[in-house]
Amino acid sequence: MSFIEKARRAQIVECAIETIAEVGYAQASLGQIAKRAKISKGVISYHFANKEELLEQIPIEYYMAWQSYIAPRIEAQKSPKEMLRVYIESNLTFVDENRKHVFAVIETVSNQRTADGKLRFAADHDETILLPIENILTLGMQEGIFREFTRPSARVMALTIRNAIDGFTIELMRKPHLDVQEYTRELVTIFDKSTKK
Amino acid sequence: MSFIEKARRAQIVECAIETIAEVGYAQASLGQIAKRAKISKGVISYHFANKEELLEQIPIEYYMAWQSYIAPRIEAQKSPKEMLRVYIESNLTFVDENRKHVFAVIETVSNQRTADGKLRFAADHDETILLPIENILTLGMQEGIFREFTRPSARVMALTIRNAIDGFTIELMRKPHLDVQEYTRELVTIFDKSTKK
DNA sequence: CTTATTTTAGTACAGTCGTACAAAAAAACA
DNA sequence: TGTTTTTTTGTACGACTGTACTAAAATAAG
Repeated sequence: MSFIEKARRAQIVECAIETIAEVGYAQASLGQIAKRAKISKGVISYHFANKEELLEQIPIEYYMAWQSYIAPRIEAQKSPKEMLRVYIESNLTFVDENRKHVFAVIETVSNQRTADGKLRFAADHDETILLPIENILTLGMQEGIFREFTRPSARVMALTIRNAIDGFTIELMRKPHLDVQEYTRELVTIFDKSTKK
Repeated sequence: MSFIEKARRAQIVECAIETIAEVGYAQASLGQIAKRAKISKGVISYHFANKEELLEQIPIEYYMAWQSYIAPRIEAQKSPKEMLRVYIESNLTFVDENRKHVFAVIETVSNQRTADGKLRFAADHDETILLPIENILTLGMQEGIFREFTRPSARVMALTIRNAIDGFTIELMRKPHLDVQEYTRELVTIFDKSTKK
């Protein structure tokens, strides 16, 4: 892949993100995206096989950036309690610093569907996103720091934590001047208390 | 409004719900909805001013049914702790018994936009949905049963509870055989612990 | 039964969509 | 430099959208 190819693809994906963040997934047409990038629609077709391939890049790019931001911060912690705190804190910070992108990911993941109408990214969600949280919970339980979790109840806990983070994103779009620090502190408190023995 | 008018509108709204639940908001065209109802597109135009008015009915209908289901159950409780438990329990039961409708509401509320691209139902969400939870929290704090909440931290708590319920809905669509009872029990535990002193 | 009203089906239309494609422009290479 | 390859533009096309509208059908009223 040439330099120009990479740069163009990056630019187009960036404009797709901005477009989705602004007008929503349903209204984000190739025409809209091209206009924002100040290029012809044909350029998008030239660099991407189709619209689907373009929109796929948004979650893919995001997951990579997300992982390389979150993972080392968690690994730097010793106790599961601290891991959970850092997981929440670093997620909210990451969201705060990548507002448009994260919002575009949520829009894409919850809207993009395959030809038969099923949600495209529904399956990936579990293993990629939920597993790390479940691992922290299991670890904390084994060390006797967290309360007892069955496999299903750890899953509910993980889902609830994840929903809280995604919900924060949507709230942040609605209220851009939200006090992120305060929100973070409160979420840490909530899930600290709810995992305690 | 005549009898036929009411029946037709109800039928069309019902088919709109089913269509959205099945193929998603973006793909739910009037043609699709009409086909499902086995009527001509023209009938929809006759009974509804436009597509927007039709899709509005989905959240409106839902909020009314939701309120008349939830409110009396909460009012029947004495302590805030019980109120919170019943709020969670009755919400999950309501979702479980109205899967398609609730999912269609989430799709509609998080996708329907005004002409200028802004989310249509973003504003309503707060007052209608969040306030009852905030009231329970405030009550519990005043009675000394719950821990201290500032106004913003009570709001985060309310949002987190609400996100947990909405997230449960989406999980239920992904995994229709989910153990609802177990999920409910775990959510009650989580928020019981996290509101305790 | 006749007439008026409500409701339905079917079609037409203007607009937007994603994609395909030909020609022009730019860049890379010799 | 001239030649080839890569990239961009602009347009055209078929498919699909929501809405408008006409004529037919069904129902209600007199």
